[in-house]
This record gives sequence, C-alpha cells and structure tokens, in this order.
Amino acid sequence: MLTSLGARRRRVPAHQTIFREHDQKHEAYVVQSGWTCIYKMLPDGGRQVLNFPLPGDIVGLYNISLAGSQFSFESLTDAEVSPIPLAMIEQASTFPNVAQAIRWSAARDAAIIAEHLVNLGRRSALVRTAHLILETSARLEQIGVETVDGFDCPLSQSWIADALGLTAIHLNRVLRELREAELVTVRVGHVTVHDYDRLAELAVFEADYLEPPQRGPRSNH
Amino acid sequence: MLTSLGARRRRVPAHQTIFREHDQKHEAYVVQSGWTCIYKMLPDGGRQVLNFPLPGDIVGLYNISLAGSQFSFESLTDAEVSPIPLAMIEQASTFPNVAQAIRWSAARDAAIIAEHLVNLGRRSALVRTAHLILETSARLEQIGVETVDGFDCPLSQSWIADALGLTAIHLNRVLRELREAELVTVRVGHVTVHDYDRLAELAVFEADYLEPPQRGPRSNH
DNA sequence: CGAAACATTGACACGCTTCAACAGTGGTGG
DNA sequence: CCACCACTGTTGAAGCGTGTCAATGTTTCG
Repeated sequence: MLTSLGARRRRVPAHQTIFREHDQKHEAYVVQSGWTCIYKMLPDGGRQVLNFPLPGDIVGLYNISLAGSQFSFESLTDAEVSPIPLAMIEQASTFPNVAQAIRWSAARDAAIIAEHLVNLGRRSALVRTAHLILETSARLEQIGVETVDGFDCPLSQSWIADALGLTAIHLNRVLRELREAELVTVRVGHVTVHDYDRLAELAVFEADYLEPPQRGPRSNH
Repeated sequence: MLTSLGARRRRVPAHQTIFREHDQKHEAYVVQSGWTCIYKMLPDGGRQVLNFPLPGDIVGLYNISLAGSQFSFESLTDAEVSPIPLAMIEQASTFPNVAQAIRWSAARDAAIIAEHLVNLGRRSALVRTAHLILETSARLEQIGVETVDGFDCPLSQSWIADALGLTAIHLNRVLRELREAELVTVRVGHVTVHDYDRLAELAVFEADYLEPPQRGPRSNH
C-alpha cells in the first residue's frame, strides 16, 4: 500500500498550506489522514479546486518533473501527510511494487480530473453536484469508510462550489433542490444520501474510473 | 526525444478513431504528425474534449494502469502515430532517459488538463477561448512551428466549442468578438493573431505550465 | 460574549443555450 | 458537369440557468 511509503509522518492542523503554486521543486506527499484540497488561484481572486485528496492519495507527484508546483495543497481538517523523497520516485523502478503503485495512483488522479473536466464542461449544476457527491462517496468507500446512508464530510459550501465552478450562493440553491427532491442532504459535517439509485441515475454516475485494474486474466502480450 | 520511441509508424487518415473509451487495455501512442483529439462522450450525445494532442505528445499512457481507456482518441487530420509497447512503459526504469521523458510528458499533460479545468470552471467564454488559442500557439511553437503572426489550425468551431464547454453557436459569437476587437481571427484552416500582447493580457496567459523543467542549478537534496 | 465564518433567501442582470433559418463550401454520384 | 447533400459557419430572437448584489440568520470558536 502507498500509505506505507512514507517513513516520516507530519501532523498538519486544519486550513494550513502544505505547498503553494509556483513553489520550487519539492517533495510529493501521501495523505495519511484527514481531508485535503488542491487548487489553483486566479489573479481576480477566483479559486478552482482540482481535487480533494483523501487518505491513500498521492499529491504533487509531478512537482518533481516540472519547474515548480502547478497548484496549491492545503489541509481542510487536521491531517497527517508523509513526504515521499524525490529519490524514491525517480528510482522507483528499482522497487517494482512502488513503481506500479505510483503509476496506478497517477492514472487514477488523471481519470478523476478528466471526469471533473467533463463535469464542468458538459453537465448542469444539479447533475455535477450530484456527481461530486457520488464520487466522494465511492472514494471514501474504497478506503474503508462506511457510506451506506451517507458519510461525514467537512467541506464547506464554498469549497464544494469552488470545485464545481459555481458560486457558493448558487450551490446553496442546488443543494436545497437535491434535498427537496429527497435525493441527498448536505449539512455542516455530514452528507446523508436518501436515495442512492435515483441520485446515481441523475448524475449518470459510473464508478469505473475509480476502480483499480482487474487482477483477472491479463490481456494479450 | 519521445518521437524516437516508436519504431513502427502507423498512418491514420483524418477523422478516424484510434481507440475508444472503455476499450480494453492496449498500447499507448506517440503522435508523430497531424492533429488529434482526446474526448469523452456523454449519454445525451454531449462531447467534452480533454486535449488536442500534437506531434511529440504521448496519448493513453495510463491505459496500461487502468482496466480500460478513460477516453477516446481520434485523428482530426491525416496523422501518423507510433504505438508504444506496454512492456516499454512498465520497464521504462531500465532506460532512465525513457523514464524521465515519460514522467515529463505525463506531468505536462496533467498540467494542461488542470489548466483546462480552471478554464472551464472560472473563466468567461471570451477569456477561455483566448486562453486555448494562446496555449495552442505556445505548444506549436515548442515543436518548431512558426507562430509569430498565427498558425495553421484545422479545428472546426464544433471541436473548439467542445473543448471549451460551449455550444458551437456561442463560440461563433465569441470568435466574432475577438475578431472585432482586432485580437485574433480564427478562420477555416488558419488562426491569425493580430495583437499577441493584448490577447495574452485578456487571457491572463502564463505559459510556464507548458515549459520543460529548468536545467539550471538543482534544488536542495 | 462577541466576532468571524458559514448558510440562506430574494430580486435582478447577464451570459450562454436553444431553436430556427440560411449561406457557403467541398465531395459525390448521376 | 452539374445537382445534390452533408458539414461548417453565421445570424436573430427568446428563454433559462447561473452570477451578482444585498440582507439576514446561524453556527463556531476564541
């Protein structure tokens, strides 16, 4: 598991920046506990959240290949992260398991961000809000969180809105609509899913892009 | 150079699908010539373009780490692509130069798609159209195309609109606006840049995310 | 307790989509 | 060779989804 990559653990209080856009080359991190966020700021003060990395996710893998970081990384709750030495990534090949784990993580991140792109480009506010909720639910389930009727979620409406490319005000209205349709209720620290099936139908949600590759019969080669 | 990765070259006529979303595990490709496109389709017929891979770009690197492809890959013009054997990617570590090149390509792709996410989430239609034009110009310049006053560009307004999350109709109006502001003219096969500086100012365009890492003094480690 | 962050609601404006119509262009087959 | 068709581009009018501005309630936390 990737969570075993980091020998050191660093405790990070809530709402602290771990690295910032345009920072010089530096380490990658594995999130060990807590909720975090990667985002880009615009000159006009706008903010676009790229993803909410959860425990087990690697952040900043590509910082080592670019001149500087392309986004900021911040804790949303109290969290723990483990720095991954640059050398381990550049020489990951000598540890095939590590190399495989890193490739899988990178592939999954790319798939998530691509899905977010589809979300912003081609889905209505209602549908993409539903989609993000379901994606988050599926990711939590993958790391062992019980999500049958919902899940604890520390995200404020501002953060969710910044991930969905909406204003917080409009997101609030969208959440009301989802609540009044008895699909899902998003409250301070908790998301309650009332009707998973109808929610998934609304969001046209397919979780396949989050799943690890099949361990079954290998393809031809 | 990555363009030397592929021993075989495959000619592909315009508007041909090279691989499709949900296809089983298969090879990655290096684009050798021509314009191509990666996109995802929605059940309602909507289409979101993720990127327009150009010569030198690697496509489908992550297909090998996921159960199936997450997007479709198609030629927009007559093109040439070189398949990269799966084995070469999985054992890239034994060829440090190849491993480094692949990491760099993956990092750049991630940076481009993240920038597209910001584009869709937080910029107006006018600004993000300008941004895409400038990004394309910068990428062409990197591969040796002369772009001082513009560049040849086979993209139809439909394709551009599907990359920007707009309708083709609205994109048409946006292009008219850019033309009437004497910033840039987008025509059938050619983009003419009238005033690069004002266009870059409008788009708040910073090309740093496209640049290779500095070869200068290394950071501390 | 007080302050700051977060959530909620209303009214209004505007950007983008939708629907509809038509022109230009290139390719194809009769 | 030309008529036709599919695709692309262009324009107008109207509707609606989302943003903006403003105000108030609510929760959290020092």
